[in-house]
Amino acid sequence: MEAITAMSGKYNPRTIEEKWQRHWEEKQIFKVTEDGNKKKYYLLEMFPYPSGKIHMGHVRNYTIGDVIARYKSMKGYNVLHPMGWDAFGMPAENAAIEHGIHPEKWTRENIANMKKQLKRMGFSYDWDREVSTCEPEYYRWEQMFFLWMYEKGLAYKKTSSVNWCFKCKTVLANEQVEGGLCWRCGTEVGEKVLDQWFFRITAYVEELLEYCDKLPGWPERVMTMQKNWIGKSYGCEISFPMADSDDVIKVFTTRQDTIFGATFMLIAAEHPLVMELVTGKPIEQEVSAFVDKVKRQDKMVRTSEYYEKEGVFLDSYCLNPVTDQKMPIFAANFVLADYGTGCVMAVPTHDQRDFEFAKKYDLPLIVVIQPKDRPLDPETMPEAYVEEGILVNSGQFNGMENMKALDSIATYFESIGRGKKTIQYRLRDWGISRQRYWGAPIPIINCKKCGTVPVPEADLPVVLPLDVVLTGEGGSPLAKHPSFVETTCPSCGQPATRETDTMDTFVESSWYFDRYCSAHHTEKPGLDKTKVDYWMPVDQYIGGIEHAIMHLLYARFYSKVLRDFGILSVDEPFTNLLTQGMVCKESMRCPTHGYLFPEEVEEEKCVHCQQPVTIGKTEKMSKSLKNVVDPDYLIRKYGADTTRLFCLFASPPEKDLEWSDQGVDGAFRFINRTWRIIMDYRDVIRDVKPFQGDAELPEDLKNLRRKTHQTIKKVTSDIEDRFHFNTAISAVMELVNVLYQIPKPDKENRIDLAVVRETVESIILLLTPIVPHVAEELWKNIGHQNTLSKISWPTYDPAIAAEEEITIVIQINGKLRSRINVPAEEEAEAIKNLAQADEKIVKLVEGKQIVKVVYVPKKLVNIVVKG
RNA sequence: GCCUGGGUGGCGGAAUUGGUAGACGCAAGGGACUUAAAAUCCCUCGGUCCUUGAGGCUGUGCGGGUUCGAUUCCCGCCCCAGGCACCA
Repeated sequence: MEAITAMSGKYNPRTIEEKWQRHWEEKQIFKVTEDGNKKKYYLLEMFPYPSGKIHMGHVRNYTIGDVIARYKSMKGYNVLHPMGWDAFGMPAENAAIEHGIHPEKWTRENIANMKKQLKRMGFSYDWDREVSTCEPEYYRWEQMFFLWMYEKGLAYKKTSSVNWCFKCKTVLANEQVEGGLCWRCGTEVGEKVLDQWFFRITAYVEELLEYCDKLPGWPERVMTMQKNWIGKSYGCEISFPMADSDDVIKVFTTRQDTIFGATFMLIAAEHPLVMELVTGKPIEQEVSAFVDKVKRQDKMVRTSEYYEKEGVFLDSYCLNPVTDQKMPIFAANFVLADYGTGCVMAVPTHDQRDFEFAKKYDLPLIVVIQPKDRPLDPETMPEAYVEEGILVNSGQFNGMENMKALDSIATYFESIGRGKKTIQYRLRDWGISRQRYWGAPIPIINCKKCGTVPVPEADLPVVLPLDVVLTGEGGSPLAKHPSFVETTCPSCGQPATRETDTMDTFVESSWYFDRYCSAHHTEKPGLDKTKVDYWMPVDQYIGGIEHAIMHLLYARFYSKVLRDFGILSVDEPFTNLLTQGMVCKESMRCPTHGYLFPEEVEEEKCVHCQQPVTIGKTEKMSKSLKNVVDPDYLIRKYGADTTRLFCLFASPPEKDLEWSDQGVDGAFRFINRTWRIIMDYRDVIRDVKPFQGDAELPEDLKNLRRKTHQTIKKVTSDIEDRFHFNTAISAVMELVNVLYQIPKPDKENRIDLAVVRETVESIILLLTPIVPHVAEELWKNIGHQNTLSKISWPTYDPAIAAEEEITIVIQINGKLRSRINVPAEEEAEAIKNLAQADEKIVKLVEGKQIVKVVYVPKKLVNIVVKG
């Protein structure tokens, strides 16, 4: 095989790639163990859901990770780079329902195929640490953690609602609700209240928030999103006395400055207080019908700005605690029961939703905030005034700026005993119950006598039974599996039933990175502390921006829980985070055949009917739009190195990547171009050592040498400081271009060839993390015996990289007018004088007054003139 | 709707801390090589105007502002994307 390559001299990616992949695997190059003598580096990419095939999003994510892993390894770190499978989840169940394949079989086959694809990409994983979350060896520990959380009150049960399809008699995920209708049967979706399990993430809310400012390695925007998601607000809990009893209605508000303008009270329709207030009254029927109607509405829709605000009067009144005015109480569709107290004071003049509601039901308006520039008239105002202003009609607070009065008003409520300052969070506890089959069973037994009883640790794992039939109808499949459900109570020994809910798959992805550190540990607690302490925390985590909030917040929470169990020693799991953008492509659509795959289009015509196709806008690659590119096809046509190179070159990691077929050709061409010039030099530089010392060189070789050192500098900082592989690659492209420019030195000119050798070796080493297969092959071809994987990253000499002459731009009033070349170390005064003496500048400045001369070191001179 | 980002040539992108806008690549055009084509190698390439020059003007979604100087900072607007608690 080598003979063929050598003879034809042609770049043959397939042969080279398969050869080196075999080599890496046989020599176990990427296997790692804990080594106290080396600095560890834990590089983690978000593990994939085994959907069947890897897609370009995976290829991009894992290529970015692989470059960093290989780079750090060349820098001398002991690099842990694992891979596994987020193997539980809904698509497996959907496949079972639609195609009759068992989720386990489907998942295993998908894993096998995707693993093959990942290996073919040449990623440097330590496959010995592979983890698959659907295996009992994995989820048994998760079940144990659940029991420990239950014991500490961190896992608890409460009622909450789910999307419910009355026809299929099953719970639907948000994704399975399309425009308020069930995606399978098309009937209207409603809500159903169930007893469900929750993790008390709110117990850690302050720490989760606090650490948002202690993670400098995370992108600012992710931290901002998490902070906003947690949503800490300082407000006030105010008690509104009922008009005709001693009861009070408590509301939470951050707008206590508007209290004097509160003219009515709103309660979430599904709040239990609603029916309490109307029981026995003539309007009970009417209210009950309204509540049922609201419960059937989608929460997102009914709280949206444009949705009709609706309510029903509850024939009850409370009193405004500062004005003692009677406030009618309504149940409303746009108030949510699970935020705050589920009751809100309505201030129609300064809240748009309340304003619309007041207009519809003819309720009073009192202006309490006046803008500085115009008076507000409650009779004529067309909408609520929500800006800042001066308080009016507000008793002793009149004349204060509303934002500045917030604290005084809260203090006043505390002093009169009708309220208190409170802290409110938007974050809610994490609902982990799923009425689904393909997930980790919750290890709980329900006993008629003893109630909720945890499964004893010794009985773990509660194994998910495999003999089930999935239909997509009639609720949880586990509930219909008698031998799973029927058990005995561990407490009293009487017949009892198992919990049939399974856990949210976000639970598995909240600790898989801990498991990788000791992937096959069979002793309690499933994690080998010495190993976990060596590797954790993850030094660099890489994944899609779409996980910026939920997955990352859950994983942070779970880590803190495990820390408090004494299993982990870190406060935060991920020191540095890189969130990559999505892979996008334009979609193509045929009027008859709908969306088309790229291979169904030839010369902008549909291959089925020859009609011209419509080119749609560029969107995230997805199966439904069929705007996907199959990585297998790319590997077959161009090889893994080209695929990797293109993904990195097309855009920086944090930005979306727009797919372009021509760009792939360009990447392939660059590898070929590099291959050709190095192979062309191979024989003459084979036994030459890279240039060293300070022998005087001819101009073009001196330039080549400078460019080489500049390139090492640029590529190193592009990778090290900001993971901008696109600019790193373009720097290497420039170096290759310069190498093409110089006349080929004579065979006997060993000094000039030594410079070429230094350049060639640098090119290969700089490209190693990016296109590792072709780099290995070229390295070998220029006469090296050792595999590249163990070679150090190249270093540069700042003295050689330094330019001797620099270009100074000359501007007049900020406009580019001329440029001059000066020695790099020229004095500022001398440069300013040279600039003003420049022929073109003299002409342009003539007859004008020079106001000042700005000099930006090593960049430009700006002459400011008047007249 | 709310939260968070983004918008630069025909296209992907570059400009790292307010200092030469368009690096590098793609596409396009031209040349060399070839019987020819492909491949390869070399050159040109934001728009516009004229007096064709080492030329002028203009140009980073739109409208303002700050500054000697703004793709970069500030204010307002438009458009696109991600997330919104059961897709992962």
